[in-house]
Amino acid sequence: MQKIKATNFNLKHTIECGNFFRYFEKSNWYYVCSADKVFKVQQRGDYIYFDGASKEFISHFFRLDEDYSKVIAVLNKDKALKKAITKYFGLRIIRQEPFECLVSYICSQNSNIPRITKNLNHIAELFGRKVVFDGTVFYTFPSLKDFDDAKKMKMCNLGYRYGYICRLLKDLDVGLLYSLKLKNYSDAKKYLVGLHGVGPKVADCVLLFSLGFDEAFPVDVWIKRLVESLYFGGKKLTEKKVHEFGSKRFGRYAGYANQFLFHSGRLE
DNA sequence: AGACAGGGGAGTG
DNA sequence: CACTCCCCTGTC
Repeated sequence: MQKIKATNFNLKHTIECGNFFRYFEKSNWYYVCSADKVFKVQQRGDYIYFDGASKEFISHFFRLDEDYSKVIAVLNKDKALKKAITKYFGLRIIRQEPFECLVSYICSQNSNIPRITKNLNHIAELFGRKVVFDGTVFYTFPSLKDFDDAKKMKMCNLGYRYGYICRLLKDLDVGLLYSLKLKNYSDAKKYLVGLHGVGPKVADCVLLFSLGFDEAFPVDVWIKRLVESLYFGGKKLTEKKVHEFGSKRFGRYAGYANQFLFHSGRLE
């Protein structure tokens, strides 16, 4: 087992904030599956203890390498956010693997967290690699080339998202997906929205959670309701207006603002 | 039992 | 833009 210093960090908020799906808790540990990795992690004070992954990976995954206080200093200027931040201080946006993240958020539409998790675990069991870790069986998330017979996915109860995922497996260029990191926000988003089954919300999620675009502001029904009630006195807005508002008001940290709002709203 | 909504998006008009 | 429908699951 190894440990790493993690100040201004809250593991529980970070893992459970609803944007990451493949984990579970067992005897004070979080067991985490992300792409081809399986590891466990727990927090004690200002340290994270972990096993199954390298120190570099853990630091990168949980974004321990970034200046969190700077983000908070900016967002604290907003009254509603300040309240959410006191409650969920230490929440960070995990750096997910882009392909798994894309599949996850295509599956997420018109669904809910328990079902999404079930879908993803099912896909992993069918196409991923079996790993025994700490005496427990896990399945890694498959990469694109591992989907030998996509029809097997019918078993995963994806509903109408099944068709989207099958199309994705045919159309997607993973190299191109990874290279979106190097493009600017609007070009990267344009590419993602061009994929069948990917709209503005899913695109923003992928950009924010896996491609390093902190300015992305995913607008789902929750964020829409929250923005309408907190900033517009309950007036109804279109998704587009909500997105414009978030981008303008929170700028390069819109993604973090989004997560604090979402997390505080979801648990109220 | 049966209706209904649940972290969207495609396809129309 | 606004509207309907898409599949499936859990909930009331």
